[in-house]
Amino acid sequence: MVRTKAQAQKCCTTSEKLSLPDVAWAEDMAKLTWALAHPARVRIVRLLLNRTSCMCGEIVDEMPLAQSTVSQHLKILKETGLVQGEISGPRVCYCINQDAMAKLKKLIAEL
Amino acid sequence: MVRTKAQAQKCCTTSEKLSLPDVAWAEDMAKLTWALAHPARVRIVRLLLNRTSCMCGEIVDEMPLAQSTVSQHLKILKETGLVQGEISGPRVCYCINQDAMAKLKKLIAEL
DNA sequence: GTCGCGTATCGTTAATCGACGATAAGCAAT
DNA sequence: ATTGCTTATCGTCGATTAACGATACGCGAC
Repeated sequence: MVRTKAQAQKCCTTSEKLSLPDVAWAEDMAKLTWALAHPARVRIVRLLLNRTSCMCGEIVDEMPLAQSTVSQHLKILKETGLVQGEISGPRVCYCINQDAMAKLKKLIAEL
Repeated sequence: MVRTKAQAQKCCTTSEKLSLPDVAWAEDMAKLTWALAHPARVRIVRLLLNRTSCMCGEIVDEMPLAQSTVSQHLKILKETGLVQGEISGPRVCYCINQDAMAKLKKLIAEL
């Protein structure tokens, strides 16, 4: 069923252009917000922000989740760029990618 | 396998308290960000923000999705509180819940 | 009342997520 | 090279998501 698009008759008289924001922009935003769309990931990010620099697998100790699960969440956070991991000896130090954080905050703030 | 928690030996000498943020807070944040964790929902919110007040099913026309799918996304946005819908005659006018928006922005900004 | 329009819900399907245990991989120290 | 510790990956499973068409619901107009 194809709607005619003329029948609009807006309920509110504002008629600004319905300029659809870039699809790419929406996907960008969605990817970043999705990174935070799980309590465990929020807690991880919060944890990393609390420490000035990086940290290792203490995250696992602080979370009621299996090590493999935490690792998966960290992977997601890395993929979205919010978090970086540096190998230091046998351990891995994670830290927030401030640039990505800034980008996220900017995107949200400018909503 | 229980990790001993004493073996820490932090890679970075910062040792601020690992005060775990409220679980409730994390869930709050996750719920709000999750609402935006899909390109379609981001676009809908953007659309609603562009118009000063509310709007109806023109959303469907602007999206490459079936009416029922859009309706589902709107339902999600309503459930998270980001969007409100008022019935006006046979149509429904949606508008951004500015309070929820403000809360989201605040949460992100204070990250 | 009935019709038409706009929206919501239902039922289904395929895909993805989140969790876990088990196992592999990487590195330091012995 | 082997051991021990830390982290990543694999494979699996149940739950959830996202999408759709079909259908039901609500309301105004006739």
